[in-house]
Amino acid sequence: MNKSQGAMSYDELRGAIAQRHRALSGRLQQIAEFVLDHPTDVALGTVAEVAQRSGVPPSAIVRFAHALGFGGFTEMQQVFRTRLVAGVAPSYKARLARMKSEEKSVLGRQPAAVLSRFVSEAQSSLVTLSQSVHARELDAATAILSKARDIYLLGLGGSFPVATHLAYVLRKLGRRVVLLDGTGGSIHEQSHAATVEDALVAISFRNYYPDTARLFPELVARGVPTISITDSLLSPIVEGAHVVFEIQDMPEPALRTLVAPMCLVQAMAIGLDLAAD
Amino acid sequence: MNKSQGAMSYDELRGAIAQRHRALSGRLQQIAEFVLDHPTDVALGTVAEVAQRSGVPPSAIVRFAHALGFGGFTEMQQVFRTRLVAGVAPSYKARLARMKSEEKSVLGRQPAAVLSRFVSEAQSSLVTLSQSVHARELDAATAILSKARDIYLLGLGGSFPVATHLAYVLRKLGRRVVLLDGTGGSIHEQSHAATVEDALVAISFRNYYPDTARLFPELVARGVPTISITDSLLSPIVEGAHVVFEIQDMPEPALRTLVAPMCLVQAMAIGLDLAAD
DNA sequence: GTGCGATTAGAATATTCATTCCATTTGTTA
DNA sequence: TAACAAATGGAATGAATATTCTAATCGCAC
Repeated sequence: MNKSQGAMSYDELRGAIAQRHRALSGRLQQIAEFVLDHPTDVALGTVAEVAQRSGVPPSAIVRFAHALGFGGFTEMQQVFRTRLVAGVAPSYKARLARMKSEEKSVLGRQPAAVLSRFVSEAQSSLVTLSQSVHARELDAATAILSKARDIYLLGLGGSFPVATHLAYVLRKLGRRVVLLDGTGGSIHEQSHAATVEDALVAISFRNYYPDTARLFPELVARGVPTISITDSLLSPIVEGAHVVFEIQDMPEPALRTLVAPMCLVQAMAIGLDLAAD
Repeated sequence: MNKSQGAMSYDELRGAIAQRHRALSGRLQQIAEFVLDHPTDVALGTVAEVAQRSGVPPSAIVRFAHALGFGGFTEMQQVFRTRLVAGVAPSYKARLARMKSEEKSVLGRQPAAVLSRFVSEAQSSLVTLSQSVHARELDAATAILSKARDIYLLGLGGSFPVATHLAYVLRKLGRRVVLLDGTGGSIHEQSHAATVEDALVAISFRNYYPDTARLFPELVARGVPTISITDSLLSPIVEGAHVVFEIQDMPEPALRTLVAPMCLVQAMAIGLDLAAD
């Protein structure tokens, strides 16, 4: 055991759990993970409830509390409850003061200000996304993907993260994916097997990556059904595409967060999976 | 009595109490006032405790709950607890909205509904991000990066899009970046040149990619200054990290949108660039 | 003042709960 | 493989808790 746990803050407890995690035994580690992930459940639940949700016997929960130096579950629970109380308890005065100081620090400290700017920018880009994407286009896109044998993904440069994310999700869902990334040779070779039986998802934003602009028309000419995600109807991947998602107001390359296209491809993939049943 | 009180919000309950206050009897009015003034006590206390603090016998508390249409004190207490939960979970509202839309399962399967679900989930994850990331950590992270000669990026599996995005932005800003992707050989070889003069940004979420968990400790042991972005203090890339960004409530791999980490790395990179001037 | 219904307080009760204990299993060392 | 220590699961236990019941009190009309 260890020193008295009389007045411990929630954050201190988190630190203590993380520190001790390795030294704990299997069951206790499992509980540690659950407890850090579901602090609200611990704060409000009974031993039996927490035990059931974390998949361990009740006695293990009590042993876990003991291992952390508490007299029992109830004692440990008190710490988790302070977290809930702290969320609402600060009187209006204190909350106002906190916000004001946060505002000040945001103005003063550069990195935090940058983060809040990107967050609010991302927020508005999400709003724009849900307004500008229509059900008809999404339905058409999932129809194309559901008929495809292999799904080819073309997204280079700044759009590459979107392509890799879509590749990851589609593969998790059991789809056959070819990610055109140009490693070990030319992209042309990687895409050579694409036919009318397959499908292509192309992603490109200003300034449109040259290889993307070059390869896209070739695949379209070969009759590959195509879905484009881009920021302008004048982009090089619009002409010939069967479905076009236009995401407006993408900032310049270094400043764009990719939040909107990431969300879109995710919805496409999951929507495809759900529609398949 | 009155209608069923199945799912009542805290605000609705407050309204109901205020409305009925005049019709209640002396003792019950006294309890009503206490309860509105000390909602936290009611949420976390026992009948005996609430009774003592409000200066009434325990049975009066139960009668009060009955008078409001609840089956008993415990039932009424649930409503007061939702208030505490709402205080710490910014995603609470969004989650409720999502559940509501999920109820209509047929509609929930349509691609458009899927998109709006992901959008609202992304929104709440952004709120959580801006609340959980503190200026201190961001400052520490940019300090590490600004001193680094080369910046090594480690993010595999589902986190790879985040790593590639960070790589892209950092390179646009003129930083020297090594993206550890394992192409053409082992990741160990790619990371072999990392020294104490460099820096490492590691990104990993459940289930933690094995190669990441294996490589991370090696780089830490070699003294490379390290920034970790993960979803739990128990993840394998926390121990030894100089700065840890914990992004909670990441859904299961196929459903996570990566919106929060994408925003975070973007802010880190741009913040670094701005601070350098 | 008297009688009557509503209200109340406190004891009794039945339930739920945290905790402890012990038999069994698991992992480890010789 | 055998023996030992650590850890685990589940039942038993005793405390704490919400709820109910009943006798007493209060307020009020007549």
